[in-house]
Amino acid sequence: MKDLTAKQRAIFEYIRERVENPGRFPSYREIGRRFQLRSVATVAQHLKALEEKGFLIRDGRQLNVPDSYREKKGVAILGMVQAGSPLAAEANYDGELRLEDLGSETFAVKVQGDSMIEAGIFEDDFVIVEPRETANEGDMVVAVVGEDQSVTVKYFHKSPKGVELRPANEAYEPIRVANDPNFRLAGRVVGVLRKL
Amino acid sequence: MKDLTAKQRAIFEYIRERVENPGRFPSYREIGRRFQLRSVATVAQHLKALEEKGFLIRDGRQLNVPDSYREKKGVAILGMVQAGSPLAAEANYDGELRLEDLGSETFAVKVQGDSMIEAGIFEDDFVIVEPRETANEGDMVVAVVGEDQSVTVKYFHKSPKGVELRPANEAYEPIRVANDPNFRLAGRVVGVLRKL
DNA sequence: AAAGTTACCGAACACGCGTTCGAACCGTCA
DNA sequence: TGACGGTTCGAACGCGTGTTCGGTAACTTT
Repeated sequence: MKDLTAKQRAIFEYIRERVENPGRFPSYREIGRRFQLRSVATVAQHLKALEEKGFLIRDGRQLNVPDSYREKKGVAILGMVQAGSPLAAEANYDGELRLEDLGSETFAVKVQGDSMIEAGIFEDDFVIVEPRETANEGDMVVAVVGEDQSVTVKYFHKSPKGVELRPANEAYEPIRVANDPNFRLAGRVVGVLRKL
Repeated sequence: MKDLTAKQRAIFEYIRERVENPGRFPSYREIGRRFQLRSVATVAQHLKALEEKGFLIRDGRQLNVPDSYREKKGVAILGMVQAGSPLAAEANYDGELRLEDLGSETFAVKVQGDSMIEAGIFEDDFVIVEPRETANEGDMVVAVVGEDQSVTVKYFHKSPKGVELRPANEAYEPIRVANDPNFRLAGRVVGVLRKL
């Protein structure tokens, strides 16, 4: 963020704030009121300068703040490095965690039992599931099985005898679903979330 | 959602869609165009009906869709029940997972190493951290230690000799930070997220 | 048969919007 | 000294906005 005059910077900051909350670009007259400018032409001039310097872009008829200047939402990911504090500097900014990156169909299931404990999934964890009717060998899936239509999280494996759902816990046996008319894949597990 | 005529329902659905995306209330004339209404008075009439029936509310001069009719964002949590499919019915809707519920200061750190493996935290998992300078006995924390300011995830314990950071892995020794001038708590771990 | 509801129309209104023009003032740089 | 850029002004424009009025028509309820 360079090459801006003090006034232009102030106006840009105001706009950025207003675009995030309540979510729309302020009108020329609103901006004018905020900075005691009696003429909309003055505002227009400032906005033109901001546009020319790349701090605003025009989508058709509508001015907007470019994504690169938008405030970040979600949770920042700071790389875990061996030396130096990753917490002080923004230099370690390493992306962002967003649930919105997931498809809108995605859902979460709270885990009961310990059948996937060796995969690091414990009781009361949430598994994040992307709906799918098929799976690849070795995928972790959520499936509906049995007469009571119960739902389980398991590893998906194909075998000559049919589909096998393997737990990640030696204390449990794999489930073979060769002849289960109720068997249905609910989706593929794409993430695990644990709240502490 | 009752007491609406077919036309009113259609218009309301259109409005709800437009409010979510691109994020603003459509103009009377836009609504008119969508439904081939040549007079804005017709639109005004429908909107007045929707307002009277409580499907729209007025914030000052601006019409809005009440929160109760807004579409849910984030990831739906479906309860994991033993019988019955929780995936078919919305009856099992059990809340929502949102990263936005976390404070704006919250950040995430990607885990390196296996020192917390017995707590179900593996390499490349993300721990979600709420910044804090203090912790309670037994909390899982992110701390900065040692001359190289390295960052670790550990359990926090107080002892007569000072603070002890315990790993969840028998292969590692606890770290005692009685006389470490570099020791600093970065925050408390409030969640774990694993992307598969 | 009268009253009410739902649905639509055209027209007009006052207002806020973004845009543009001409004009001014004050610095700095050449 | 003159040119230039930043900053401000007032005025006007054409357009889209929400609101309102008066009127028509089909259908249901009373």
